[in-house]
Amino acid sequence: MSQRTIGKLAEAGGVGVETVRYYQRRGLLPTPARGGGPDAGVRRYGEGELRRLRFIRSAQAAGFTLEEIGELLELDATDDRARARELARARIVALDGKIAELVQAREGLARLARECGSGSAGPCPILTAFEG
Amino acid sequence: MSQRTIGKLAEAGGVGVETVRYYQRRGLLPTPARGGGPDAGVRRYGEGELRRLRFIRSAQAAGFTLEEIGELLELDATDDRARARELARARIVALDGKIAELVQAREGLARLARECGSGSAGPCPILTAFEG
DNA sequence: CTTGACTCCGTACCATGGTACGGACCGTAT
DNA sequence: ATACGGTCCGTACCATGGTACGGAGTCAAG
Repeated sequence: MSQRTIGKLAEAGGVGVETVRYYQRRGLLPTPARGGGPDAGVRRYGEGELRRLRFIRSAQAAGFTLEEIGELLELDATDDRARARELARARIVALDGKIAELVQAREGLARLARECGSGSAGPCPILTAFEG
Repeated sequence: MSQRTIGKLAEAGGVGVETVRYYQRRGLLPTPARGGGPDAGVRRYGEGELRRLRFIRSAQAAGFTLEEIGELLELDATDDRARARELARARIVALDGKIAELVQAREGLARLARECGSGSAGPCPILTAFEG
């Protein structure tokens, strides 16, 4: 039995209700049928939807776009391993580049904070912070 | 003497001409006066502008928004060290969080690529890739 | 059986960071 | 001197990922 309302689903997934609806419009989350009989009118969501929602957030954090996430969800349904590996590997490469970039940026900023310290002499190297 | 045209400046900075103009509209880059006399009509750009443009790109890579970059450029002009350090430190903290997140995402993807390998038995753990 | 919170749905709007278009003008090589 | 590419400028449009609004229906508690 599906038990959550959309509000509870959103809360459990750490997003807003409008975001859940947006994902439904994008086809990333299903829109379950409205309850029939005594429970008419309101849609209910279970564990499957929540796992899916959490996956979307994590995949986004990994740098996948919503469109790519849609493809990943498709692949999960069709069990297309080759394509899944391909996407994962490409993302790992991109991620490695991004991580290196951020680490380098971090160093530039650390240098800036250091050389721009209260007791420092020279000019505050803002413009040149990222040149080393 | 300023020698580059906008096209050369953009090329040297690794961006498109339209992007340079956009930065000018945002107030991140100056719009030099058009050349007078024999060189009338076209604006020329020198090393200062190129350094500024490169700074914008690097700061962007560090996760600063264009608005924050505008503030940094202001700080550079007014030599407001306290504020500059504050921004740099805040960004370092954000960067550390982001780097950790990406590293974790990378691990999830590596696991996915591994367990979804051609010779693997179980199901391709796409949906659960990020749950470890 | 009313009140207040929540759901449903369509449509509109938003922020960020650009990208494209089009017509006039400039400048260098042929 | 004329053609071809680059510049100038305003304005419009775009992609991504949401966020807001408004009116109607629903539901659980008091």
